[in-house]
Amino acid sequence: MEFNSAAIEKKWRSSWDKNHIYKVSNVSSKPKFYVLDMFPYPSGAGLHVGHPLGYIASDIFSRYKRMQGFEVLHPMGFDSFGLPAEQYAIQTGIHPAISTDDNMKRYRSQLDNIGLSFDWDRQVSTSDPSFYKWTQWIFIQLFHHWYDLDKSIARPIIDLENIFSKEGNSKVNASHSSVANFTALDWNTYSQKIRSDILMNYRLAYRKEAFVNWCEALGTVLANDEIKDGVSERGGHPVEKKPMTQWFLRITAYAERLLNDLQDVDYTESMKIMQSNWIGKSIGAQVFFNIEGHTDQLEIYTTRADTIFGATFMVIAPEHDLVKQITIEGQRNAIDDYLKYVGSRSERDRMAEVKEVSGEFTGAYAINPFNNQKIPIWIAEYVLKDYGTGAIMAVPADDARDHAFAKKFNLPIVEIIDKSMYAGATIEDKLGKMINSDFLDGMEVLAAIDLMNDRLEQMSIGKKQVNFKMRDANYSRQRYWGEPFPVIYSPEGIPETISEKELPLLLPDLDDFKPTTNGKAPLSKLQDWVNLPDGYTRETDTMPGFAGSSWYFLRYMDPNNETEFAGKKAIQYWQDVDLYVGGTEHAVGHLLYSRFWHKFLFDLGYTVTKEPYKRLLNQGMIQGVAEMMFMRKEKQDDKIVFISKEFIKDYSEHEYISIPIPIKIVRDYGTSLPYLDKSGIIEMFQAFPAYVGSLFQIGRGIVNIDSFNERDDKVYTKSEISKMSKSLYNVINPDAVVEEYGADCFRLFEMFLGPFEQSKPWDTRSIDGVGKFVRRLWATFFTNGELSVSNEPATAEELKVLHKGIKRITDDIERFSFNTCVSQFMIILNELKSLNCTKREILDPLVRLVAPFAPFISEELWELLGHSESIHHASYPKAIAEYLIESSITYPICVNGKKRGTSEYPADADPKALEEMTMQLDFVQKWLEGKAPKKVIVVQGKMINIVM
RNA sequence: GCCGAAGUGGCGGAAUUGGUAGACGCGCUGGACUCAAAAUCCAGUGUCAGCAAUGAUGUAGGGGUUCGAUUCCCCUCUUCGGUACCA
Repeated sequence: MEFNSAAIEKKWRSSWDKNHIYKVSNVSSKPKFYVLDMFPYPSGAGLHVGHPLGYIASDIFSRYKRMQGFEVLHPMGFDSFGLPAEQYAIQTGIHPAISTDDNMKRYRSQLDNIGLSFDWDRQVSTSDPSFYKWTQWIFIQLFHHWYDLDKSIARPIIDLENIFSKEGNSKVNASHSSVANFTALDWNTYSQKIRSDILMNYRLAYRKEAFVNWCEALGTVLANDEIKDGVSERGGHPVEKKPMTQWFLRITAYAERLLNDLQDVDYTESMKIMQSNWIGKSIGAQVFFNIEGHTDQLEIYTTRADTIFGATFMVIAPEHDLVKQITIEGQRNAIDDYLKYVGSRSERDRMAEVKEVSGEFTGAYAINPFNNQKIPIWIAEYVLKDYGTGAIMAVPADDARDHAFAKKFNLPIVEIIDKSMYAGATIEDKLGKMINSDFLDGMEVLAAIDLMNDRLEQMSIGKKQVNFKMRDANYSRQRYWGEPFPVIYSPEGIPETISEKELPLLLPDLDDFKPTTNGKAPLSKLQDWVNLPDGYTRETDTMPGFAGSSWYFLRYMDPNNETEFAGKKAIQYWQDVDLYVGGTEHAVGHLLYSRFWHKFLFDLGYTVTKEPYKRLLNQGMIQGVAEMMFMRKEKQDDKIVFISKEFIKDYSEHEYISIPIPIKIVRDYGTSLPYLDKSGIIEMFQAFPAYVGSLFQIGRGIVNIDSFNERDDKVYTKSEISKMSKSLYNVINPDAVVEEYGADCFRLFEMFLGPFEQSKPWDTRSIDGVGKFVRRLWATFFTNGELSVSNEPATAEELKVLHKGIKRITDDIERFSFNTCVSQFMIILNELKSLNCTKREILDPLVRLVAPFAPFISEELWELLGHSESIHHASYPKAIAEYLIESSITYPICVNGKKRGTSEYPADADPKALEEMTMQLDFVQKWLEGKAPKKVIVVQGKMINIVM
């Protein structure tokens, strides 16, 4: 029988589909196992060969676990709200709902093509009203809760109102925005509007005015992790800071738990470090300084209270509230000029000139509470409004940035730490002895910090404080294609959530998706929808991309539930995700948000585990080879003629090159840098007028093109390993590979490419080897075209090959080393081939061993072996220990790195002989003297006993 | 700058806990089959010397611990990823 992968795939795809073979039950006596993939955004470009890497790996693991007798939840869905569909709609007028629906269908068929064992009955998509109903519902819960720092739990906002009406807010230890103290009496006289404003400072979903990342081109606010290199991640548009009233989620309330609970989860160490850096906990103190001639105090934050005697100036952020009040008349113009300068700078400018120091003196002075010295107060860009208190005491002797500032503006530098006894200690190391510091003199830095913190509290001019780098998450987008907020505003401007019965609040239809010019969301155009009876109006912003993805993994547990986001029983059974597979690019964004939401729902009693994901694995990226061309210009007299502004980039001291742009060539996957003919090159480059008439360098050698005159401008090409992206013309569609080589081969090959967690370029040069393996596996079952599997009992040697293979492959699956699994399959097959083994006793378990990796061919072979049940419900083979033991082992003895002979030794030595290890020195000595040992005992490659 | 990961043949990569470095695959060389090609099969393949047996050398570079180091420690270099004035 000929091996025909296409026919086999077609046959089993429809059979599996018809029999719902991957349907998962919520009522099972089996132990559960939840394997989750990060669901994709269904982009117009479709899947490329990089996406399935993680899906195939998780699929192998799911199939493996299923065959081991677990009830395996392995679902897939779509993160279907988002900017690209909206951009596409603006360009084409096609409704995002329609284009995303098309894309999802395309993704689904591409995924099915690879033979992934998803339970499609559980598919979710975040833009589906039955899904976003619950995204809105969770938002309502967040709005109605506050975070009690004493009890470390989210509590209903009603509790807080009760506390306020009985004792005011001074005793409440809550995660909150800045708010003045008030008494119970005050509270009870406050109007509804004032109460609402106060409660806003405590809610976990709240509104505030803040400087946000505004992207004019996209007409929306972006989160920090949606910005790359000062421009928007999507589209690369410039981003500026702008004050706006926005919705926020108080993720900072959970900062401590998000940090601590990292201890309990199985993520890679680098992933944990990335998350803790992002959370950025620092322990320090806030200190109040009196300001000369003012009643207001200046509140600063420092981790180094010990350095106060070296504080020769203060710096506050340009946006700081005190700037206007304290600036003296003589400095007003200078300060205004500086503020104007700061305001004019985009994010990109700021990032480009980090090393440049700038600032201005306010003319005001703070008073050092310990020696009453006057300390000038400056404003400068390098102090950030949003971190700490937005103000610092500058210690130029012990802080690099303060030092640079002092140098530039000629401010005094007072040495306060003697590091002479610590060679090589840097400014950042908390090492040395205090000097010039009054009562701290002679103390070690760490002790001085402690003493100072205590002293500040005794004198009531400061207190210990913990700060986090992480900011609250901006939750508003001025876009159309997202979840509408379930929020309305009273005529007085008090926000209220709509009743849960009204959910889902459907996203209304719209014809024109363009953002408005006044910063309002597209939904504001729908006056009928916005305006409600009695002067009420609707919120017109929508939720950001991370809203739906923050909880989707819970919906898979019970996707069709209409009364709850997931039923209690379903959550009780599935609990949490046992294995989460996805890319590192979500290390801080999605993973932190979803951990936060999960913890919030845990506090409310809806989820049963502290953490959503037990184990997290990150796949490497599959990169593409991008063929780029760029132009090079010698730097002449600093006068550079730009071809086009965007294309030029400073490359080095001596030359400028244009930003490489992709060569548009349609080429088959797998071919390496093509040797193009001249006419092809000319055609390509003529697409870019700037490049006509230039010298080209193609691949390794310079190609002079006769028809081109050499000029000062030179065009080169190079191939670059980079992301697979539509804009680079290097996207490879898995469908094409499946069509040529078959799905099983594609799956095996993706795994064989290299270690799962490593990034690697797509290179099909070695795919033939895997293809050969698949054909050889098939051929093992046939002789002269006839199925021939013998029922004879297998020999010990054959069993040993099989069971050693089972052992190694099982171990490798557990540690996610799939590339070595594929190698092991090839080894087993080679060895069976050389033993000429075609016995059922060997081949039956072999097929089951291969099944998770190559589901189609193994299902077909399984049927040929006479089984009526699907192989994917068969049991996974177990290695039998007695076949794993070596009867003897050949082992060379090395002395001083020199091989001294090879011998065969019994492997059944008593492990107790390990005590004899100390004999080894003795042994080597004698060997060197020319006396050979009688016997050397080696177990598992370790020499454990020597008999002389 | 800071944090993290990595560096092994012509290439992708193995070596699970310190124990024969280069498994497995690609590529290459030779052979079988064929009129021929493809496919398939067999053999060889780190480098240097040698007809060969064999010897020397070898895991980015330098040093250390060890009977023994790709693996552990210190220094240097390179590449990739994350981050960006966080007080």
